[in-house]
Amino acid sequence: MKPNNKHNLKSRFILSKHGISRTKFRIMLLSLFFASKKSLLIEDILQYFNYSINKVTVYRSLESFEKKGLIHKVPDRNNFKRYSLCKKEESSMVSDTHNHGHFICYSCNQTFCIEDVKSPDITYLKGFDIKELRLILEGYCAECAIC
Amino acid sequence: MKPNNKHNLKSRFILSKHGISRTKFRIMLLSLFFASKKSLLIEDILQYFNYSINKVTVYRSLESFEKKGLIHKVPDRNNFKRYSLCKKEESSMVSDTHNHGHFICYSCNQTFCIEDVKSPDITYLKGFDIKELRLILEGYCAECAIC
DNA sequence: AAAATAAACGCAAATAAGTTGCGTTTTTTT
DNA sequence: AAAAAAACGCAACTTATTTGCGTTTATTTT
Repeated sequence: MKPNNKHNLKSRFILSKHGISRTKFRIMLLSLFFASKKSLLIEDILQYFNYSINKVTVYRSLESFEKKGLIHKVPDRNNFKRYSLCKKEESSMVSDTHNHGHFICYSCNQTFCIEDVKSPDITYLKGFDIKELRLILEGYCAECAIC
Repeated sequence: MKPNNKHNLKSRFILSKHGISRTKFRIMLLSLFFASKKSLLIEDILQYFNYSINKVTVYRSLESFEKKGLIHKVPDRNNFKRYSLCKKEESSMVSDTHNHGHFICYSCNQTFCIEDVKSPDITYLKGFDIKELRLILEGYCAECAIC
């Protein structure tokens, strides 16, 4: 799905709200995330913009979005960094503890956020101070599982 | 803890069992994993061997160990690849579904395997075919939490 | 145990991902 | 509209990982 005007307006609004400059590129990039449910690789993004945008710019934009809690970095099974829109646009990454999970579809790369994942209740983790939890599920999403 | 003779013998046995050549280096490397509960970075390993071993060799050995299910690759929060001994020496990676978790201590890097992690029971994952689960917990282990 | 075969090693070089510095352009603030 | 701040693009750099290939070491076969 291509970004439409609604995505564009939303992006402008969100960028302002988070104090990120509304450059043409950043608006389009955030719109792309809104339009696509997929998690994106740097490469996907470069391709989408027909390599007309410098990759440094992409890296810096993603970094900025991530710092403001708009997107998440999700390493996939090949340890590639995928970037995925946060379901709830988070206030900021300031909070110390992240309990975030993601499902990535092998086939279509659609990525689903899983909020508030609980740590498994393991005896030998008693006394542990768990600061961060990352859960990554991979497989086939409902649609792709049928095929 | 430094590898001792017991680790050495165990390594030799395990390597044979999995059809991996028992070279001096591979025996020492696997022994290192047995002696250390920490997960190791490539850099840790190079350092341990005083950079006397070629890093390509390290990469290839780890790859081989991983293929045979002796160790796991655990990406930490900086997306660095850490290698961690499997708790149960697994028969092989042939099995299609991995449900593996790890806890990595921020402070001492000790790494704990968490076996058979269950997928959270999320409604919108109904119909999903989950093939792979990775859970990474980070924080302070019981010992380091006290300090 | 020696010869043949296969696996592992080391070196050099290639590829790829991500980062940094800096001068220029665009956006935001005043 | 001017000044300040943020974002951009380019070139170059660093770091991680991979590949090819000739040599060495381990394993299998005779």
